[in-house]
Amino acid sequence: MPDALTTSEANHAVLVETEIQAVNEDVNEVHPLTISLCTWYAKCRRDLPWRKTRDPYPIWLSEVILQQTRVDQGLAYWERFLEEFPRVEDLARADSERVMKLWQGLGYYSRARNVHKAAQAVAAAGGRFPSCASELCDLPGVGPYTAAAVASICYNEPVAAVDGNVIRVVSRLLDLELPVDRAPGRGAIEGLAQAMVDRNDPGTSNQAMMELGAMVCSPKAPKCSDCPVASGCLAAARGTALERPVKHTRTRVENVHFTFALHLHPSGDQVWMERRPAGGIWGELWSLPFTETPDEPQKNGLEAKSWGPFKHELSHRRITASCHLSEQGVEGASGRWVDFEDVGEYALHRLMERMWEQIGPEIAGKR
DNA sequence: AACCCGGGGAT
DNA sequence: ATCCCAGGGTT
Repeated sequence: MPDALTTSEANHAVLVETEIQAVNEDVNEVHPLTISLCTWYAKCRRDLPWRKTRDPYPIWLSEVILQQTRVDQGLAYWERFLEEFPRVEDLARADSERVMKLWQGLGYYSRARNVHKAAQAVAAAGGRFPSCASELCDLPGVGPYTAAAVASICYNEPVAAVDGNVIRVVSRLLDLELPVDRAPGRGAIEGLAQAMVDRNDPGTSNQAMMELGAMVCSPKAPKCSDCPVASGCLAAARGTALERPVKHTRTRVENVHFTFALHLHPSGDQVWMERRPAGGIWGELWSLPFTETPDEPQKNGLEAKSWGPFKHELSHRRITASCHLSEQGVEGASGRWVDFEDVGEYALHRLMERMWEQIGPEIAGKR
């Protein structure tokens, strides 16, 4: 560290000082960085449909859909859900299979099950959502982030909504060297995030932080020259933005092989499908039955037909799949015979969709 | 605290 | 090829 602070570092010290005073003395004081941030947000924010309402139902639905999911991918799902279920009561009494089908392709399918359960809880309470963040947290699938987002946007509750974007923004503002996925680092992030909440309009300042992370303070190519809070950013001053946030956990990818079995009904126009158990991979989605094998299974040469390999990448697994026509009997209460032309009506995982795209026409054409 | 859960786009 | 996303639940 140089003896003299750079201008940006001096600025930063002043801003942190201001933040402490704001908390201790005047709850109506707005953090200077927040003022710059919200001015930028008012001008540059994306025109997203869930920003046109403060009704907790569509807001909550958007927040859950957008967990670990990009706007471009989630937007169409949000629209389809609201078109089919305009009110939370409509979602509550929907058929579970239909909810899963609407969620198909979005991933993290426990979100769909929890969305359904939470809607039923809200409907049972007269259609009113819990009215503060701590009570929102009691809903299935609603954690600290989603509760804070809904409470700040819908109820003006001054609580920071700290998601991946905010973690990145704040870790750069502070040039935080502590890992953000450990308690001390996380605490430092929460501290500044909470201090930057505009108590007069917490929903706006929260969304401005997230918008900044999404549009300017991006992971790989941050646009510091366009950033409204660059003057208060230590990482920008030191040129360490690309090194933030520091993370302790490393995602390790495991190679696995899934062997799928294609059982054909003697009638010649049905296939055996199974519903995946909740909790595991692709929980409650429909699939051809499969087993996980450590390596590529050796072909025995006796099989009538096989397909693949299909490659499927998940965040933590690299799946190589093959599908084999099976002559063995089927077992298990979780399955049923499905007409070839009805397979597409079921909620399928992505790999199943892609396999069926190849297998379906081939076996249907052989009849 | 560690681990699990999908999918896809940006780089 | 790598990273990581508008996280939450379970153990």
